[in-house]
Amino acid sequence: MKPARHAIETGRRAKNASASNQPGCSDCDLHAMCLPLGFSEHDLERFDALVEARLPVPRGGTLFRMGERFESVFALRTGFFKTTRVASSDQRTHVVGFHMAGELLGLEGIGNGCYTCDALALEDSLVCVIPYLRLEAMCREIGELQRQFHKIMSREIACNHERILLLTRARAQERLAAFLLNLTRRLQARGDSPAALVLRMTRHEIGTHLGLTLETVSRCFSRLEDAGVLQVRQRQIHILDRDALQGLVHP
Amino acid sequence: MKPARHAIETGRRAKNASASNQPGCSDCDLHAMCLPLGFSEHDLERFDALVEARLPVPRGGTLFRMGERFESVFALRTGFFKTTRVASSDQRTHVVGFHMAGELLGLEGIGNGCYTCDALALEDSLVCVIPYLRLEAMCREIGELQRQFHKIMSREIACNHERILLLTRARAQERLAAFLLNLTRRLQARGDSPAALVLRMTRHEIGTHLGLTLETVSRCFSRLEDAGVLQVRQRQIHILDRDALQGLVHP
DNA sequence: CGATGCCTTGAGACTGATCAAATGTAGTGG
DNA sequence: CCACTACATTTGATCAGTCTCAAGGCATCG
Repeated sequence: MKPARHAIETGRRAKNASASNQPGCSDCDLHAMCLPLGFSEHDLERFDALVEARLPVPRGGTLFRMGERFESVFALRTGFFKTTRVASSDQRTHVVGFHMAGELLGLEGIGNGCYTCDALALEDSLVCVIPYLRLEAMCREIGELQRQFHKIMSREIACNHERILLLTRARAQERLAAFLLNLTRRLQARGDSPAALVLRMTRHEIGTHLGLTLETVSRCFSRLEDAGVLQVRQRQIHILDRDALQGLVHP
Repeated sequence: MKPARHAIETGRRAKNASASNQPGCSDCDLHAMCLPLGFSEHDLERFDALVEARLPVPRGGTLFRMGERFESVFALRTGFFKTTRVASSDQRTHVVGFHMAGELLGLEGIGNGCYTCDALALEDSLVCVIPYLRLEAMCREIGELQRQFHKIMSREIACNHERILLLTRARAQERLAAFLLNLTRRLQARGDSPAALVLRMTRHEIGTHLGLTLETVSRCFSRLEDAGVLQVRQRQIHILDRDALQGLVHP
């Protein structure tokens, strides 16, 4: 088991990143969804001290890799990530999840002491490094933090159940519709338009995420465009008829 | 949101079940996988007091239902459960997971304050009811408990990732092979034979769990029997060639 | 012994995978 | 700025795996 190297190999310097010119949690507008939700000013300051570094990860850079020793969880401050795993059977890389600002990465590493997937930046990102041992200790001191941490882990489980349900029951078009709705819903919670989005990932990445081939994904996009539900121009997607899209998921 | 009623509606009496004649955690041989893993004698006693009831749930009984208010997590002491959800699209019930002794149920309820699936006993079971608020408080006092709780949540996430991977990449036969290997591995950890098992669930339940129809499940069983990998007699399964089964998952 | 639910097996339909080719886009270096 | 390359996307034709529908066999339980 190799030690975690964060994004160092990508040419970034983790330590420098924690320099004092970095803005802390108080300046971050992600309170509403991140770990320090509903904190008092005082607790926020304590939590702020817990964050080891604000680590920039360039597009294509790696945050952690499967098998590395687990030491920290990561809060995504800005940017966009994918987590991937190589399937033991076909040796192909599958996308486990896509992650955006305010979300926590690396939680699945706590159980076995090592990360079980790779985390790759799909655009230039800024990540808050939260050493797990310190987080654990602070959870014992700040009840709000403990509660919020448990909620986040629990929601992760519930979301995975949703995805499993989608994969076991839904046809290609329904999967893609649900994927787009999920994505826009999360983006909307961050202030983006619910009707327009720019995909950060390729058709192939969407495909492995949904259990489809890239050709099928492309065809579904085309079909939804023909039906007047979407406007598709490469990765620029406009949702013209959100109700229709929703209807594909709940017929 | 209705209040949780545990298995009361099935004709059981939750409160009686907590009578003093019930054996505590000290007598339970599931330490090795349950919450109080590696506890000192003293901590074990404290944790024991936290368990509100040892609740019997008869076969077919309900432990909790989707939408009920979340109040407790449940440790399965003996027996076998399935958790299910009704897919919003096709209105059909899908099996989210199967659960056996030593496993925790209800974790996905923490995030939103209500359970997000139904939990049904597939055989007569005994369940330890652990009120979440008290668990939270005790996690702040017993570091070992906190760590173990986080590990269990984290493993749940990692296991779900495994399943998602299986559903996105694998063909029917591979899914069934992986399912059987997973089941026997978990049973083996509890002292059962790795070569023989009695399925607690129907072909249809396996099917919805794996994203297949019951006919496909049945055909896969037959094919694996013809290939000399399994011996199948209704729900009695003998694994004749474990390597071959493993080979289907890692070709 | 009949009834019920569970399981097996077969035939045909359909979805999505695979293979193949053309087009589009971005990045590179002359 | 353009030619060139690598990669991403679209679209078509064919094929395989799984679903659906249907029928019959097999256990269990009253």
